Formats: sequence, C-alpha cells, structure tokens
Amino acid sequence: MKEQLTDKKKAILAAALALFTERGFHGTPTSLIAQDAGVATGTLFHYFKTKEELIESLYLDIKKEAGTVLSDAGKSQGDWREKLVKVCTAFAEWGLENAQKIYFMQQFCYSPFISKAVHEEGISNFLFLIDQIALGIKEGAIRDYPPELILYIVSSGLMTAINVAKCEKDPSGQHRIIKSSIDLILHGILKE
Amino acid sequence: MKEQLTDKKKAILAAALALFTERGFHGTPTSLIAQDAGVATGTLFHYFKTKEELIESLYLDIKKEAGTVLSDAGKSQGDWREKLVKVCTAFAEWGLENAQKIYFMQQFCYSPFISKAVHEEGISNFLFLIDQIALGIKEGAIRDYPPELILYIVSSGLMTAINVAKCEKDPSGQHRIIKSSIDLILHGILKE
Amino acid sequence: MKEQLTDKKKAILAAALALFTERGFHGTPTSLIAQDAGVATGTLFHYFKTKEELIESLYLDIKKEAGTVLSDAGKSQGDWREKLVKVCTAFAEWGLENAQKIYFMQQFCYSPFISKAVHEEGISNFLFLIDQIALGIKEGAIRDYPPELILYIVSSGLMTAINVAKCEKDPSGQHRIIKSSIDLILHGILKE
Amino acid sequence: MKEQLTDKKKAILAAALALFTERGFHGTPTSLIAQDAGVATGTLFHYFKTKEELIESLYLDIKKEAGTVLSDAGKSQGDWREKLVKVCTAFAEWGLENAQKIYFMQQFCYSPFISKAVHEEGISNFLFLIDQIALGIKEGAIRDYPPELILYIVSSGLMTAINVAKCEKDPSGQHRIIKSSIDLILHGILKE
DNA sequence: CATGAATGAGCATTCATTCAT
DNA sequence: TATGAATGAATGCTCATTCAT
Repeated sequence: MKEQLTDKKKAILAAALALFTERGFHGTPTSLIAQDAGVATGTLFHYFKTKEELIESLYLDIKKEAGTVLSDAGKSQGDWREKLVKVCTAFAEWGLENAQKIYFMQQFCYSPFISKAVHEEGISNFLFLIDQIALGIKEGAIRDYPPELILYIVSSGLMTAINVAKCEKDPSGQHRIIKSSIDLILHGILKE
Repeated sequence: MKEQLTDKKKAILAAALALFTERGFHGTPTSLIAQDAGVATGTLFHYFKTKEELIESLYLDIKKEAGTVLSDAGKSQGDWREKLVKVCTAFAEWGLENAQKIYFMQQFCYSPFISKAVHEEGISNFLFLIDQIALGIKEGAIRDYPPELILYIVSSGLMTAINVAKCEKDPSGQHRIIKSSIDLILHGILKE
Repeated sequence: MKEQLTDKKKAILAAALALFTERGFHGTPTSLIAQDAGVATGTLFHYFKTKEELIESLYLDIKKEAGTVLSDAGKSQGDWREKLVKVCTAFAEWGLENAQKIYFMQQFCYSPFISKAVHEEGISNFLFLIDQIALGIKEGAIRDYPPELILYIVSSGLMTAINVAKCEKDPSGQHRIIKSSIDLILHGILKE
Repeated sequence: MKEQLTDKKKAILAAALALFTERGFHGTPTSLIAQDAGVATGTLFHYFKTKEELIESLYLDIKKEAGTVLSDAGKSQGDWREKLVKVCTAFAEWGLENAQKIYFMQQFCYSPFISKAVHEEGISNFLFLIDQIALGIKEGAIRDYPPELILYIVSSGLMTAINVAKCEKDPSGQHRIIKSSIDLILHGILKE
C-alpha cells in the first residue's frame, strides 16, 4: 500500500533523471516525465510541488548517493595514497556506472535557476572530505594548500576523467583512463 | 553605416552574454536580449537566424578569445615549467577578468541543446595545446599520459580554480588561489 | 454518531462561507474548504455531490435564515410605517452582524454559474413580503407601484446601506447610517 | 495602420464583454476571447498583460462611459427634480441599451479578485455627483443625509430598476418600470 | 536594414472529482 | 462513513519566430 506510493515517486524520479539527461531541464516537459513514469500529470505535482522541486529533489538524492559511495570508500585501511586512490576510484567507478547521474549533476551545477541553499545542502555530503584532507596535510602526506581548494580541484579532475572515460567504448579502456587520471591528480596533491 | 550594424551586433552579443550569465539560456527571452541591446526583436533575428545560433556564435567568439590568450602566452620563452605556468596563469587571469565568459562557457558546456559540431569547433582553438603537451611528453618534461586527457584535466582544474578564486573578494587573495592551483595542477603533470 | 456527521457538514459549510467570502467561489478550491473544515476532500463530496451543490446549499441556508429574520420582524404590531421600519431594521441589523452572509449573497447573486431554479427557490423566502406590500398599497399606505418592483428596490437599498455602514468602524456610526438609509428608502415608498 | 491595431484591441474588449457577461470571468478562457475576437491568444496578451488587466481595463472603460452619460445629462437645465430625473433617466436608458455593460459591472463589483485601487479609480467618474447632491442639500431641495449615502442608494436603486426592467419584453413596459422606479427613488431623497 | 505587432504551439500548474481501502 | 492518493482535462501565459511596413 505504502509501497505503491513510494513506487510512483520512484518512477517519477527515474523517468525525470533519464529525460533530463537526454533533453535537459527545459527540454523536458513535466507531462513527458509523468507519461514515462506511467502516472498522471497531477500525480507528479502531488509528489513535487513544482518542477523545480523535482529537480532539486533529484539532485539531493544523487548527491547523497555519491556521498555514501565516498564515505564508504573512505573507511578503507592503508596509507594516505592507498586511501585516496580507493576513494577516487570508488567515485569514478560509480560515476562510470551512473553516467546519467554524473551528467545530471553537471547540468545542475551550472544551472542558474537553482538556489544557493540547495547547492550548499548538496555539498554538505562532501564536507567530511575536507576534514580528511586537512588531516592529510597535518600528517605531512598531502601538500599544504587550502583543503577546500584541493577538494574542488580533485573533484573536477575526477568528473573530467569520467567524462573522458565515457567516450571509450570498452570497459578496459575506460578503467585505464580512470587509473591514469587518478594517478595524475593524486600526484599533484601528494608530497614526494 | 557599416559601423552601426556592427555596433548593433556587438550590442546584442554583449546583452546576451550578460543575460545568459545571470539568467541562463532558457531564462532569457530573445525579446529581453533585444531590449537590453537597444534594438527591436526583429533586428536580433536579422543578425542571428535563431536563438541557438546566437548562443553558438557567442560561444565560438569566447572560445576564440580564450584560444588567443593561450596561444599568445604559449609563445613565451623558458623551460617547460615556466612555459606552462605562463599559459595557465594567462588563462586564469583572463578568466578572472572575464567571469561572465567563463560562466557562460560552463553553462554551455553541459547544455544538451548544443550540437556536437559546435563543441568540436570550439575545441579546435585549443588543439595546438595537445601538440605542445605531446611534445613535452616526448621531451621527457611531462608525464606520459594521453595528451588529450592531460589537457582536459588541466582545463577543468583551471576552471575550478577560477570559480574558487572568484569567491574571494580581494584581488591578492584571488591571485594566491590561482597560483596555488596552478602549482598543484602542474605538479600533477610535470615529471619530478 | 449522527451528530458527528452533522458537525462535519456544518464545519464544511462554515469553512466554505468564510473562504468564499474572502476569496470568491473560483478562488476557493474544494480541497482548501475541506482542509479548513478539518475533513478529507472525499468527505466534502460525500455531503455535497459537487462544489456547485455546496454553494447552492449555502445560499439556500442563508436565504432561509434571512427570510426567518424578516418574517419574525413582520409579526410585530403597529401601523405600516412602524412595521416597515421594524422589518427593514431587523434585516439590516442581521446583515451587519452577518457580513459574510451578505457578501456571499451578493457574490452569488451576480454569478452566472448559478441556475435560475436556485435563484427562484431562494427568493421564495421573501414572497410573503410581496403580499404584504400589495396589502399596504390596497390600504393606501404604500404608493401604488408594482409590489415586486418595490421589494427589489427596497432590498437593494438595504443591501447598499449595509455595505456603506460596514465601512464605519464604530457601531453607533453604523446604526446611524442604517437608520438614515431606512428613513430615506421608506420615504420613497410610503405615501406622504 | 494604427487603426488596425486599435481594432484588434477593440475586438478583444468587445469579445471579452460579451463572453464575461454570458459565462462569467472564470467561465471564460482567454483562448475563447481571442478566438471570438479573431486574434491569436498571444495577441490578447500583447494588449493586456494578464486576464485580470483585461477585466480591469474593460471595467474602467465602462465606468468612464457611464460617467460621461451622467455628466452630459447633468448639464441640463431646470429645477432639482427635473435635473435629477434627467440624470437618472439617462443612466437607466443607457443601462437598458447596454445591458451587458451593466451586468458586467455588477459581476465585477462583487468579485473579490479585483483590487481596491481599481474600484476607486472606477468610482472617480462619479464623484462629481456627490458635489451636486451636497449642493442640492444646501439649497434645501434634497433631504439632509450624507451625500455619499444618497449616491449609493440611488445608484443601487437604478441598477435594480434596470435589472427588473430588462425582464420585460416590450420597450414600453421597460420604460414604465424605469419611470416608476425613478419616481420612487427620487421621492425618497427629495424634500416634499 | 530596422521595426515591433502578430502568431500559436507549448508548458507548468490547478482542481473538481473518483474510488480503493 | 471517512479518507486522501490519483486522475487528466482545462487554462493562463510565454516566447521564438515571422513579416508587412
């Protein structure tokens, strides 16, 4: 009973993700989302007050998922390099397998019709990484730059790596690119 | 007389850049662009067949400008590191001073309503950098990864650096961030 | 149990009256009425088959109440003038104390989405006044015009008086206006 | 050239008046107004920013027309009674011939979705009557009550008279009712 | 070249009403 | 009875584009 309702919401979010990725926010009418999700237009607006709220909701969900991937990977053992490689690899692999989500986030990121508040809420899932980086600096493993700057540069590097990797057809080629990129990126921030 | 026409075209492009940056492509009606540019709506469509063509034209202009900045900086003397620092610094400084153009390019980059062809044409301004990077690898100065991958990662890193720097109010803080970022990025790609 | 149902119906009617008065028929969604009444939307439609039926029901209730006020006042003793003053005063005072009901009736009156039948049913509560007026004419107290015309003009005069009086803040000012108006109106219809 | 544009605006206003009268504000889609006026929907919104603005514009036009009718009639010669009869008759006759406009004003008057400002602007066309009434009181012709109250009661009486008269089929019947009503109303406000 | 009135397809959103529980 | 999720037709309004002047 309650499951069915959740199912509709899920269906709407799934359809929205697919369509936004293919056609962009403005190229995707809410009516089409509803249709693809197999619900009435009214139903979409029952779960999300506006189209914008749907987009934000989707964004927050994805950010949370990405945050979980990272924090799980961050629990691994090993020295700083090993740990960072694990975290970066986990994120990149997730990104490769969830190409739509990555693409959605990029679209969203530079969309001027999203409020600052939502951006900040989305970033909150990654704040723990800043602490980690700060720790790495203190321990002398990571080069001494503002942790936030490091986080952003690493993130954008990974995103770019995922984009480039996606252009490869075979998975081995993709992984090679990811590996190279992580090597390159980490070489930039790690001492020695 | 020919001057006046060019002036109108320029006015349209300038108004469009400002508005797209503030409000996004879809949040900016062509009528508003025309109004801000001080011309009639019909005039806009006289110079640009469609809204999309206007956006693409703007994009190509900006890419060309950025390309010029880079290629000018690339002509400088010095070893690889010095050269790369110059090129990166030139781009970042240009980006800081042309925040709207950077923002426009980012929006544009992930907009699904832009054709591949235009993206490729835009990138053409940067292809000489790939050759340079390949040369640097051959000469043993740059670490051996696919030159294109290096280019993209460096670019995204710089873009991110510009974004972060723009959050700072005082220029000295901005330049410090840019310097740190370039140091960080180049440390990743340069051997030792 | 039967009490509870009646309570819900009453709650719906009360909420509807308040909302229609503030926001108009079309500005008031049934869902909002239900919410304000503390019931589910489905419940509203259990008691009233359609929104229109709810409006008509409300109208008829109010007309009946107004009719009762008038007929009670009409039972008073005295000559024609005294009697008419009593009836008019009773109506006006009721209107002042039931501003929402007056306002609702005025809205309703000119709403083209109400059927003639309902209008006529509503008027039925006032038909006895026509007979009274006819009697007054026959007895030579009231000037000789079509009784229905007299009724309508007196009614609209009173409604207007109530509207004007409602603009006054203090009750004494309101009563003065009512008194003046009734004097004015009755002077028009009474002989000498 | 300029005539044609004006014609479209006129056509929209005319179509709107007819439709609003028949079907009410909310029962009349803007698309239907445009269709009946023989223009595109976009054209309607070219001339009137919103549906509400169209309605208000129509209201103000009608009020102005009514004001002109009254002020023209007010310029006639004669004693107070003759003058008042002329003014009232002129208004009532205009109302009979412009039944839709009267009906529209009544709808509008009690519509809660109209701003106070517009109501006041509409009333401004009638303010000169208040001065006239005040003068009549000072000269001892009109009974001593607040001039505004007198104006409102007379107005509503005339409106009612028009409504009643409209129910008659033959014009002579209509005029008889108007005449009776004016007699009745003026008897109320004139001394002796 | 320049204008801006006119177009009409397209879209987000609302809301009366139904019905399975 | 009571609920409220689900429905989908209906509507106000936008905006890229055209074209007569």
